[in-house]
Amino acid sequence: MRTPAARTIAVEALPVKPRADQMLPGTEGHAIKVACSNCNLRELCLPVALTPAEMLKVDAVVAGRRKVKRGSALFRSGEPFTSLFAIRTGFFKSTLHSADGRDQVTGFQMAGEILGLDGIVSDHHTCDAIALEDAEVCVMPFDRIGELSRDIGALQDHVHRIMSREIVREHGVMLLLGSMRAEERLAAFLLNLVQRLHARGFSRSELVLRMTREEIGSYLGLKLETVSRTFSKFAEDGLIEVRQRQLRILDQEALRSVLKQQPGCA
Amino acid sequence: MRTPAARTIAVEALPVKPRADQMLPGTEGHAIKVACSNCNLRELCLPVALTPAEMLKVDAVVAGRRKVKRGSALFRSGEPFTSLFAIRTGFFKSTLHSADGRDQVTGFQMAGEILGLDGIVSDHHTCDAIALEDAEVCVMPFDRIGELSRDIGALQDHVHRIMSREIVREHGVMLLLGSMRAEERLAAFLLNLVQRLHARGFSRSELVLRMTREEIGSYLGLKLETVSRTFSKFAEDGLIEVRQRQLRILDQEALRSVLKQQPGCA
DNA sequence: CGCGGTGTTGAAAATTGTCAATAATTGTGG
DNA sequence: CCACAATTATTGACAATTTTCAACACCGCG
Repeated sequence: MRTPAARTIAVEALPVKPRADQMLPGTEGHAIKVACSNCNLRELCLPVALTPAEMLKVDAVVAGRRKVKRGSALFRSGEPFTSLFAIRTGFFKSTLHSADGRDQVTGFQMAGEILGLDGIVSDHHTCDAIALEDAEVCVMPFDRIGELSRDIGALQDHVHRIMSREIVREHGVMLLLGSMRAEERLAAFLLNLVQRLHARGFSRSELVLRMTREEIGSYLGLKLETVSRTFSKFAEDGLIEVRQRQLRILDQEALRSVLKQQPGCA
Repeated sequence: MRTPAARTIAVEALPVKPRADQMLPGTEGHAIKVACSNCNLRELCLPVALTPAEMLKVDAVVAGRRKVKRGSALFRSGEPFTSLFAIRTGFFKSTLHSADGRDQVTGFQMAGEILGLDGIVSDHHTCDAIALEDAEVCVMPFDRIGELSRDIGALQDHVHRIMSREIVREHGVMLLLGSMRAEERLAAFLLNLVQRLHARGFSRSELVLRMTREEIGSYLGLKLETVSRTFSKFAEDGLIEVRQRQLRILDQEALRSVLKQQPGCA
C-alpha cells in the first residue's frame, strides 16, 4: 500500500534567483555570443581574476557551442579527445563500460561543470558523456587551453584546480562506495545534488531527478530496487517526499544524520 | 638515447627474494644527487622527450629529497599543499578520513608515482599519505612546476596527463567498488598490483603485500575477514599461494577469468 | 488508449558483515 | 637470545544487508 505521502509536489524546481539560461528543460534561448566574459556561469566555470585583456583571450578559447539532445552523447569512450566541454545548460551522466561488460555511472554533471578531463591522458575519451536532458556546452579545444595557460598564470592555476577538484570529488565517491550502506549512500547523494543545485540558484529542498533509479543505483553501487526501497523508506520516515522524479527534502537535518550514525554504536 | 630502463631492471630484479627486497635495484642508499636527468625512474616518472637544456631546467624543479619512515606520514589531510612528491623508493597508501569517522584507503602508490595531486584545488592536502615501508620521495614545489611548464610545453602536457591519469585510475576504482563482488575485487586488485610491479622490473607472479588485510579491505570496500577468506578461497582453488604477505600467482589466466564471469550466469 | 519504459513492493536467496576464538608473526625489552 | 605483548591473520557460526526474481502499478507518449 502506498502511504498517503504522495501529495502533489511543485511541478518544477524553480530557480530561486531566476537565471533564464539555467532553466532545465525547454530552454529555447539561442546563444547570443560565445564569450566567457559575459556568461552568467562565469563564477562557476571560470572563477578567477583576469584583466580585461586576458578575458578577451580567454573568450577565444571557446571555439563554439554544441547542443546535445536528451539521450544522445556528447562524446563516447574511444573517440579522439580534442576538447574539454563546459556545460551551459542541461544535465549529463558519465558512464564507464568495462571490457567484461560492466557499466558504471561515474558522475552526474550540471551547468558550470567540465566534461572530458578523462580524455587528456591518452588522447581518447574513456567514458561516455550522455545528456539526460537537452543540453548545450561550450567547446574548448584543449590545445588552445594549453597555449593560453602558458600566457595567463591564473588560467593555468584554474586548469590545475579543475583537475584536482575532480580527483577530490572521486575520492569522495570512493569513500561512499567503499564504506557506506545503502541509506547512507542515497542520503549523501541527495544532499550533494541539492547542494549543487542550490549553488546554481535552485531550491535547497526541491529537486527533479534527471536520472532513472537504475542510473542512481549504478552511480551508488546499488541495484535499482534498493534505490527505490530506500526512497520509500526515507519517505515513510518523513525525511523526503518523492513522487517519481519530483523530490522534496522535508528534513535535511535528519537526512544529514543518516550519515552520522557511524562508529562504535555497539 | 633512451635505454629501456624497465628491461634493465627486469634482468636485475628477477630473483624475487622474500622480505624487504621490493626495492628497485640501483637505488640502494645512493648519494644525494638530485636530478631527474640521471634518475633510473625517469621512464616512469617523466616519460617525455626533452632537450638537454630543458632537462637541466626540469632537474631544478626537484627541490630535494625526503625520507619517510615506515608508518609515518609524508603529508596529512589539512596540511598546506606546496609540493607534489614523486616516489623514488618505498610504498605508500593514501587514506581519507571523513567528518563522520569513516576511513577509506583511496590508493596504494609505488616508485615512479606521484603523490599530492589532491591538494592543488584547495591549497591543502585532503588525504594522508602514509609510508608502508621506508621510503624516499622527490619534493617538487608546485609553483616551480607551474612556472617551468609555461616554458616547456612537453612538461605542461605531462602534468596534465598525470592528473588525467589519476582521474582515469579512480574511475576504475569506482567501477570496482560499484559493480564487483568480493572475489572480483580482490582478483582485480592483485592483477593490478602485479602488473605495476612487473612494469618496475619485478616478477609477474610473486609479490610481497606491503599492506595489511584491513588496508586491502578498506581499499576494496570489504572487511578484513572477507579479504582473508577470499585469499583462502583463491588458494584452495589453486589460483594463488599465499603465506601471510608473501603471495604467488599460480594461475594468472584463472585469476583474470574471475573478472569475466559477469552476465547471465543463472 | 494501449504500450514500453520506469518505478514499487514482496519473498527468498546470496553475499558480506559481525562477533568470537585462536594462531601466527613481529616488535620490544629484559 | 628469549619471552612477552601487540599486531595481524585465519576461521567458524550467525546476523544483517543487499540482490534476485517476480508481479504489478504508474507515467508519458504516440
